[in-house]
Amino acid sequence: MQFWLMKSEPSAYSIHDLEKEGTTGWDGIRNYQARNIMRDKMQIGDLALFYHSNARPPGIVGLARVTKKGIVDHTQFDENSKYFDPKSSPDAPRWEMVEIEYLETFSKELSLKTLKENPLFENMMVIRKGMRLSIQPVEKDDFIHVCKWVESKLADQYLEVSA
DNA sequence: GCCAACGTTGGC
DNA sequence: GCCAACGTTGGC
Repeated sequence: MQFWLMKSEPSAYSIHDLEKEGTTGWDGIRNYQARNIMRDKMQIGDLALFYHSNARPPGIVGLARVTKKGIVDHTQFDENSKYFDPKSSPDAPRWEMVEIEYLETFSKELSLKTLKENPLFENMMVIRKGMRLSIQPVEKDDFIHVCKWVESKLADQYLEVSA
């Protein structure tokens, strides 16, 4: 099992939207590095920290799990979508995505400020200057640190399954 | 809304 | 294949 951090602007799609929907295709990713992670690295059952970017405050707010992979992101063909990509074609889709499932909204939000201040999180990619990759790998130890800090109610049982 | 830090594009 | 120009991200 692997661990990830996935960023979303809450004004576009928040953890509460995911809670309402249950599952969602992680569409709109137009960065090759992030796409490659979804395409080549993520596996069904992987756990992801849900991060609110461009928020007040920005930070980790919840937990999700990868439920499907290898899905074509159809917004790339939709001329009315802000994610439309004129260079992609249905024959050779450029953008693919995973589907994630809602697991939990943490009762405590772990803000970026705290992530930066607490040495427990000093190894995490998200606090690095200039880091804007919207899907990032997270080390298992760091994942556990985060889940403990936010007093996650569900992380333990999913970690047990993988052990 | 600003703007620094990145990533992508396209001319050459 | 370089790199300037442009576009985007995302904290502040």
